[in-house]
Amino acid sequence: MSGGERRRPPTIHDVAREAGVSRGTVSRFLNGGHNVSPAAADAVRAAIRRTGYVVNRHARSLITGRSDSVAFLLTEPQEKLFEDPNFNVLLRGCTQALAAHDIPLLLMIAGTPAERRRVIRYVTAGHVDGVLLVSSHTGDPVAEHLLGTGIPVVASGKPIDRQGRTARLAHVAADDRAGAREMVRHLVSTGRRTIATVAGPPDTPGGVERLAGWREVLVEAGLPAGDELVAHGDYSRGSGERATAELLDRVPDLDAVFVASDLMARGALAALERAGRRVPRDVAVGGFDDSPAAVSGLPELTTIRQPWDRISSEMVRVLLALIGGEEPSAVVLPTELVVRESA
Amino acid sequence: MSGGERRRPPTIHDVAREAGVSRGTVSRFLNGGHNVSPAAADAVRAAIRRTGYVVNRHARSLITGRSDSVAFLLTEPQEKLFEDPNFNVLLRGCTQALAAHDIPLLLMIAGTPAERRRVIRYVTAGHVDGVLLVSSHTGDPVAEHLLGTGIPVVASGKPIDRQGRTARLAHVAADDRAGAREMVRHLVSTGRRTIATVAGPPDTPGGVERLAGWREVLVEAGLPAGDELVAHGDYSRGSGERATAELLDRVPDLDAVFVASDLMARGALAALERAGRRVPRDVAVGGFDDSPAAVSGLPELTTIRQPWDRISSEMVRVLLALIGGEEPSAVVLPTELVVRESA
DNA sequence: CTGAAAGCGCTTACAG
DNA sequence: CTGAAAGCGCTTACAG
Repeated sequence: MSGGERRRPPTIHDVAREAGVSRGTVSRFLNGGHNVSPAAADAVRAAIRRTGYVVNRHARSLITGRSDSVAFLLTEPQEKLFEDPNFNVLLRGCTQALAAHDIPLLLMIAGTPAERRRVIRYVTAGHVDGVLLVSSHTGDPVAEHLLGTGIPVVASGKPIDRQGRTARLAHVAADDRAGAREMVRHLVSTGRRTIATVAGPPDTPGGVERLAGWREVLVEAGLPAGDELVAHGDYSRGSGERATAELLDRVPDLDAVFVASDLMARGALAALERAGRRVPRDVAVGGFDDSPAAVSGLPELTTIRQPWDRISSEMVRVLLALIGGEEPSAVVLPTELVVRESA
Repeated sequence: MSGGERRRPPTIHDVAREAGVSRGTVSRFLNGGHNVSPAAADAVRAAIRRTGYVVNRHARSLITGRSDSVAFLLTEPQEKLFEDPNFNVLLRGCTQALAAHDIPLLLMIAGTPAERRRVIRYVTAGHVDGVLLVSSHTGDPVAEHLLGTGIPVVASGKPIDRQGRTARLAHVAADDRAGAREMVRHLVSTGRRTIATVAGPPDTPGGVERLAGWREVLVEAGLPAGDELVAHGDYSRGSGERATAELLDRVPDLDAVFVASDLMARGALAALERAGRRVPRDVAVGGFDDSPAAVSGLPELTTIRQPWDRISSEMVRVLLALIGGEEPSAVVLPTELVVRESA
């Protein structure tokens, strides 16, 4: 039982001989079965089973010009990947959605300039058929370069328009503004009156849209929505803690905080605890994402669920459509309020 | 500035014509430059720059039989990927170590039987040159199958020998036992006398070795090391909380807990807080991993650092050596005690 | 050190 | 519906 010798794998030629047909017929069978008689198809099927034939993707790609693979490209600084659980959920979802089409996912990281160059060279050389682009910040140099090459790209999150260049980028995103509105409405409906917010970075769609949703609802409700109620974080836990401490300083009588991500909300809880405020009794905290961080400690977070499963499957669907020649499209997915303990 | 038309990319033929040499010479230049005169090399270099030539990997692979790509294969149930930050660190490290060799990493998940079949078919078809295998549990059906095919495989973590089949699996691991010993010695040296442990699953190397290290040091120190001081978790946060509550029930006067992972240690801290024990004053808590979970809350964890950067780079090094025809090897890397607040 | 040639395994018009 | 043939872009003995 050595198993160590790897003999030459069967080729289409072996299958053709075994099935008593030509190689062209085998190939046609493999590529949809058009113009193959039922009898020939049966013979080929049996021959494939007997020989254990598996297509040589390199030979196929050489002639079709397609690679039948897709890149999952991360352009955030690397630490993000580890602090933000959303990346993981997206990565798993995309891997599995692609696997269903038998398309492997190539993970690429372009955090440094050297990595960026390498990735651009690789992608523009046609080594992948398309790119799933994950970066929340605008003005991404890789994104802009890729757009110029004509290679199919789908971004996660709505790209911020910068001189009109990223406007035609296909993307899939949750409805940030509607989600923020729903959370703030929830806070208002439970009697909160001084509702501050820890917003995300102003160069990210989440940073802009969730803040806008917060403001809209407060204005509609006739509640204060001034800038003293706004502090910014960078989606990290620590930044949520700092921003919340700042808010407590400025507005000691706040009775709720809408935090633009669950991870930052974890930091907000720490700041509130340190300040002796009980959650939710003294201060209600609403998060965003419904990431693992939402339930990684106590109290469990009331939050807005982003439909990550659907986001990843839609990204894959849109990318495959682009590769198939369709026009770029934008998909906006609804969010959902999840009420737990913190608000 | 349309950029959308993707013209036929330059081939080796274009480069040869441009450089005034034959295609064979260009190819030799590309593959190490042996038997290429300095003058010819210069001409080819210039021609490559002018034409923007990038090798067509499919054509190359078709003839070399290598794919110049590697799979990162996750055989844990998928949730693990998201709860355990170590996977992420490993994934990033491997991606970047491979990128330095211009080898793309294919992410594959084999959690369900259907996914397992797909992955095995893909890998054994020769679509990757080797596999980085990440699974902490023994008796992994994919691992056993892969071993039989002769494809190069490197595992992360020491595989538990099961009927001698996985013994010859190349692997890279931290020194679990030595790390556990160091942590328990630290607890003893700071005056702790009733030191319980939350161990990992007994079918994982970490579950076995860290428990053994705990016991060895206590026996050497003449301290209690009975089974009532041992509870098991599954590396998840919740399991650490449950196991610690169980320990507090059985041994109310314990003054330290060595927890076999940081994530479980976070759960342990929650259980201790709920029981009204202060950390580290009443009970010291030592973790393992030095993962992001170690500093994701308060108190920050005293823990054992696994050298993830080196683990990933060694995994890649060993895999490339295997692909190059060398024999399987095992690498054991030292750990390091990191003292923070919890012990 | 160099070129001409064979061939890797597949797909796709083309002619029947 | 089917087969024979060309050709995708590259590497590698081979002969010089």
